[in-house]
Amino acid sequence: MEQREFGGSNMAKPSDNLFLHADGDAFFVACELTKRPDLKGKPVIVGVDRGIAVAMSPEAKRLGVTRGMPVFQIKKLCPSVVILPHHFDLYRDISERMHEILFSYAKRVEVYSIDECFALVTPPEIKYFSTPEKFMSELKREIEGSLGVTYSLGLARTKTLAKQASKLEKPAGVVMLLDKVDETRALKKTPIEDIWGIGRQTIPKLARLGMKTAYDFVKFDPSLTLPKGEGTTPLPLEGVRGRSARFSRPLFELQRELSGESIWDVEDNIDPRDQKSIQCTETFRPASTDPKIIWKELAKNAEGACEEARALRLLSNKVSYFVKSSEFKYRTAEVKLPFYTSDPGLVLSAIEPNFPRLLKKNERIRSTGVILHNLIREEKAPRDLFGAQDKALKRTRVEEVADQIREKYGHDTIKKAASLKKK
DNA sequence: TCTGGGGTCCTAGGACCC
DNA sequence: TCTGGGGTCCTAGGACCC
Repeated sequence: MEQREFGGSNMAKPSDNLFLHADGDAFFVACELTKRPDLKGKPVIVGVDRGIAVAMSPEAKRLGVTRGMPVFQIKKLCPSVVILPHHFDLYRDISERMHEILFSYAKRVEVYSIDECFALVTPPEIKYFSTPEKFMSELKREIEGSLGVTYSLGLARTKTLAKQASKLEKPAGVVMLLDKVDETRALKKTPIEDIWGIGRQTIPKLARLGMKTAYDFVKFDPSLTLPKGEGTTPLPLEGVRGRSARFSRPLFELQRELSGESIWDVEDNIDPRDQKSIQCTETFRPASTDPKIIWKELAKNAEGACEEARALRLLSNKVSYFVKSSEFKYRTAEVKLPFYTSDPGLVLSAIEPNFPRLLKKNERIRSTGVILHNLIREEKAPRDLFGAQDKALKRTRVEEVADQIREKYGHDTIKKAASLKKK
């Protein structure tokens, strides 16, 4: 039935590396169900009351629940749905056991998120199981047998194709794209909005150019929008009235990845100390117009972000912060420090002078956040002539001691004054 | 009474320098 | 009257991801 239009030369050769993608099915819910088998087959979501659904069982999905849907709305939509609070430690634990399993099948594994991994699968690794089919079925069997949750697996010639493959037969599917025919069939089955890296803003633009599926996207001639070898030069596009459009670099690379040309590698060796920013944000209820309450929340954010930074022994010299109104409008500001620190007191005193500018009279604020940027490792902090850096470092030491006390005697023993009493 | 929290990368445009 | 081009660094904001 299937016409092999491209012939054998387009097959993945046994000498080629392949990319594996593993995607946990309704991961948070699946983890919860390992503790609550009685809820299997029922519509279940994970999410806090008055919050949003962060994960849902297939049964809940079938009833129309989507990711990010507010819980109050879900209750209205299907009163029978079971709402479970989250247990991140449990998810992390199962996730780590998954990594261990993967590491026993492949040397290079990228932990992409708590419920997703990539791996580079080399010919010898495949050969050990004789064929890709055996490799995958053995892996699947081991995951499900020892974790009690299911993953959807994809195997293909590029990272992006593997990612798309794992999506095709969710849940618990195994999809291998080993030649052009498989790839083409998969691309034709994938609507443009399901492509990894194409989001809200880009979908309508591509649709206007006549693209409906990933196949259309791959076949779209980039020379219509790009001079050779250039990913960024804008050129006018037909159909986009009076404006120039373009393929950005990621879009350009995405197209090549989907066409079977491997560009993106498995990124293993990531070190949490290479993190570029740390943020801490929280929604509070009820929303408030009171600057004191809002400041108190911001202070908590600063403490949270700084605590995380200290845990990683990282310092920052650029801090941004924001308030978010009940209309979901953000107001942000940023301050550059003359030294590197992870001390919430120093961070807060830098924020304080400009903080009132973020507030508008009678505007209700529902959440605040603090983000530390320009992170460097503590041991690399530059020393400056006037000792500002040394002073900042000393304060950090004090905070570290406080962290140890918190760890020993509980989190609430020590808190910054600002977040306790209203300023 | 309505909608979380934590990240990354890219690009445009301005400042500054030669 | 008209007057260059290139490089680098930084920032703001957009877009995307889980």
